[in-house]
Amino acid sequence: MNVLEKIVNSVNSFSKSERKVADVILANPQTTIHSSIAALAKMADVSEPTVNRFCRRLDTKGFPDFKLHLAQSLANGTPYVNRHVEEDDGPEAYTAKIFESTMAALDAARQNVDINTVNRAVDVLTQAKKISFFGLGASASVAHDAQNKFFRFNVPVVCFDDIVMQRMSAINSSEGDVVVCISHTGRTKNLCDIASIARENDATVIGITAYDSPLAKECTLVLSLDVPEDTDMYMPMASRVAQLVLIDILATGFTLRRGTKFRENLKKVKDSLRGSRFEKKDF
Amino acid sequence: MNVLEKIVNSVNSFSKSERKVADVILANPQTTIHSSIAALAKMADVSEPTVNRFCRRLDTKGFPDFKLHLAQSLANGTPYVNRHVEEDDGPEAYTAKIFESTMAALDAARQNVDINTVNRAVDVLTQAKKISFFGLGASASVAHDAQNKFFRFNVPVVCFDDIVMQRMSAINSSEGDVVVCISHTGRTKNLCDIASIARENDATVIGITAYDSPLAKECTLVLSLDVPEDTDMYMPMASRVAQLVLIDILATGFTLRRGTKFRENLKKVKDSLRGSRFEKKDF
DNA sequence: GATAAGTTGTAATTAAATTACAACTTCCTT
DNA sequence: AAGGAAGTTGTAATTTAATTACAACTTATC
Repeated sequence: MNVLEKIVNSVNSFSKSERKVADVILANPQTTIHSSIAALAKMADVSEPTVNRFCRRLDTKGFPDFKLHLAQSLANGTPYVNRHVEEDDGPEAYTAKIFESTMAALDAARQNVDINTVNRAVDVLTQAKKISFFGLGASASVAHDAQNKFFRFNVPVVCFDDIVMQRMSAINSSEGDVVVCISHTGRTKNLCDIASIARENDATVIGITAYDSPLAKECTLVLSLDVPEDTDMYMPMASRVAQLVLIDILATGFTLRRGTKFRENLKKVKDSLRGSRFEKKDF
Repeated sequence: MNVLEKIVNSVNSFSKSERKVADVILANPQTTIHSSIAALAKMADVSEPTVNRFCRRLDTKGFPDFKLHLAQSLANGTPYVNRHVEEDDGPEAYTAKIFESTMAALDAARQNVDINTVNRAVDVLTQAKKISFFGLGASASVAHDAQNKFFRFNVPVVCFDDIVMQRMSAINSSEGDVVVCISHTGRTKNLCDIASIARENDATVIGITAYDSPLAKECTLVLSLDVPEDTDMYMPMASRVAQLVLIDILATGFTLRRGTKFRENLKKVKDSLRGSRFEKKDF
């Protein structure tokens, strides 16, 4: 609970002097956080230890700690809460909610992603003879994005969003090939089969999917994001955004691992795109 | 401006030791506000006065005042600062940075998106005879994603990531058709042409692109996100994530506008996907 | 290679907060 | 109503934290 609310709630349990302190703080909270204990004591017309005791009563370590808590209460920002879109939400409401829940999902993913596995995945990718990205439905666009990113690295990379092509590609894979299977739920039968086939053909299979899912069981390496499941139908697929960020992370790890010379090359690719663009005018 | 952002922004103007302080604070902001100047100095491996000078440089009265400001920043809900990936970053570092800068980009987008235009775009989309999504390169995956979303609504929707098909489709468009052109910079020549052709054929053109760009000038309606430009090459394309979220928002607005009966239909589509999945076991 | 500008740390100083304890109030018991 | 216990408050001492002044050192410049 917020310190300010706490003061209001426990106003009865305060002694006379403590109450004076509470009143002064509630009246000028902004001043309080910039005052010393002496100044506040004077304002409330009590002694310094009384102020100190007041702070302790509110479960803070002392006056400075109390000021910290107070400062946080005053900056009453509502962080990113996963609020669901309601039927009668207007444009402001649903726009805000979707941004916020996506950010909340990213925050959750950030806390849950296993750095060790990320590192091992980067290892595997840097040593790959060929990289394939497979996804179906919503995950197909993530796979496309991954292809686009890795293509710039001048590595053999393919991407299929079609079971038949995926299957053919999986059958033709061999040792040193890396197959990345993307699926939020990890329950898409076809993709599980493909992971299995790729493994049988000695490819390394990285799964960007839910931990403990059927797909996860078929993979060599599982990158799980643990984004809360998309419960209602308005809720957009925040999981997919988390997957994209994960791809960014893998790509970044890849570039870093490849060293300086490699990055110079990458710059050339970026520059080459310029020809297809209108020049930016600098005034 | 928020103290955390301020630290990141003025990182260049810091001296070597001050930078050490900045790094420690950014790495453990929550710990910092509960530490004494001595503890923080030790963590950063600098002297206490250095920490004090660091605080003053950020226009605070001293260390305790700095902690107060920091506490407020943390409470404000934006601990997500846009830090760039450095060459010698380890997996923890770049993973955290990429998540954070993506979240920072979303936060910026959320604040800049024009709700009015969103609302009008939803209007236009709900009344569309046919919806086309066009994107090239990195934006192609966003277009794919959009197609996937709108396809579920049982509306005529197409998506092309190839200039020839895009051009043909644009030429064949007519009044009542909506063309959504996606491009971060808005400077891709081919896409500008296509927007122009579509407009000449009486289609409504929605641009998800930079405000004031050549592409924006060809559009009926411009949805600008104003995500900070991807300055260095490690920096992943956070803009693309913002575009995806915007698509989610349009799709959500679309569903809400269509009413209850329509959403029942949507549920059927979701259910139909179940057949292709492994059942989830509930213990 | 000398000098000036800027940076950093040590030690001294000052300020702030906390503790210990004594005085006082309040309320209950006899 | 007097005495005493529990609780409250303030003074002064102590401890802790933060700041300042200055000296040593580093870095850039001519």
